[in-house]
Amino acid sequence: MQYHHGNLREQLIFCAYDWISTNGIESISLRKIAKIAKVSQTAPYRHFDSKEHMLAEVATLGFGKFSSEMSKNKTTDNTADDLVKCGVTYIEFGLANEHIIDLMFNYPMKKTDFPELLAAADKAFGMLLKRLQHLHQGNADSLQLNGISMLAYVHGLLAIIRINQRIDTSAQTAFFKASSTVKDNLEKMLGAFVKSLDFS
Amino acid sequence: MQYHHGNLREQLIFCAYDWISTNGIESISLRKIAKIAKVSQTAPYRHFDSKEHMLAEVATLGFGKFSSEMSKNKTTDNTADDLVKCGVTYIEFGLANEHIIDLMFNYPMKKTDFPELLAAADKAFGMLLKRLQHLHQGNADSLQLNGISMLAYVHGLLAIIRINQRIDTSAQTAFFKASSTVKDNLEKMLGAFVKSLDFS
DNA sequence: GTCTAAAGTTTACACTGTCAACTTTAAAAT
DNA sequence: ATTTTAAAGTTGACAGTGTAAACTTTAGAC
Repeated sequence: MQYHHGNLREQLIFCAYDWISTNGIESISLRKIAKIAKVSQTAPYRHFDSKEHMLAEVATLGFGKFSSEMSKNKTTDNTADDLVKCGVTYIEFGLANEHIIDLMFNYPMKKTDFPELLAAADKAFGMLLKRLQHLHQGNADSLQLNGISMLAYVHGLLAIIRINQRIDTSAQTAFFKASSTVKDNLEKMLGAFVKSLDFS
Repeated sequence: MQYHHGNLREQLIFCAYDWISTNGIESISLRKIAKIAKVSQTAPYRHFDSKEHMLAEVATLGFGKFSSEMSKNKTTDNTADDLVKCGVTYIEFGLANEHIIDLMFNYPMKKTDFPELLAAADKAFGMLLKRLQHLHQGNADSLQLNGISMLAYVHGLLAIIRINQRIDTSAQTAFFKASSTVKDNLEKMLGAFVKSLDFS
């Protein structure tokens, strides 16, 4: 009943983040989030131009958490291993935050319309690139290409693991049976992949 | 005005496919599709349990077209090359049918609830696996693993290319500038990847 | 020629994003 | 201290959505 909430904007973002984390993007609605924040259904429009603008902020928050998770991987003297660890972190974050990852990567937002989101995504990508750079002595083009390649592989592995999880319990391959196995296999696969990169 | 349309079910699927192809999944609604098919808004419910059930049929159709595109790649005596071509086909199909691919891979459908869809997806995956098998002499586990690996890489490349397309026109890397370059680069990257697979 | 079930229809409901118009209130201007 | 104003809330409305219920048409089985 009180006007002037104080920091409604942030609270809405957090509420939306929580909702999406536990319920997925499908079922979210501005009205529900507003109700959870104990505010009228159109109050969010004082802070966001549209639902999409609010979701962009949530996605930005997601990239923030992702980056901070990524930055826990200290760089060691084994640069190839560092890179593998980053890849594993990427996939583990994705598996632990499925709905947020959906929002971050699969929700059809024109990122150029949301500069903050774009910057947050770039920062996360940059952390992978930095690790690559340590391995790298060649020209800039091959670095870019290897960055794309690595990112694609990691991103794809996450997607395939998730698709497989959704599909099956009986005919599941050895790869997906135990979560410990998943991590072991991932490290092996990523390790081989990094070794195969050409830095000339 | 005529009752008993004849084959409304199929026509609805085709209408929905067309709509999604050109307008994306976001903007689709059962009512619009019904209107295009010149039928009342609830007529689709005589043929589908829900919107999701109809979309599952559309996705199944998508996997069908995908498989038929894939099967145009004849097997030659260069098995590694065959595999690369399949990968390129995958990515090219994805780039030419972005919205349908979204539906096929990113739309949150529990595929186990739609056996036909699951079968169609399995068939498409099987075509990659078959090519892999030609390269392969080791045990079944390593085949599975390499299949997942290859699929992940290809799927990831498609995703990253699309994300990059959405983001930028100015700071685009050399990789994404000309479409001819994209294909050249893809073949190189996939070739190197296939070579790096371990079939022991 | 009647019956029935499949395949249409209309009507209705709850929910959605978002607009317009109104109200409250903290702080700036006088 | 009082007035003004703009930010941040409110209510009410509208068109569009998925879908349930009840009704109607009609092709084919008996």
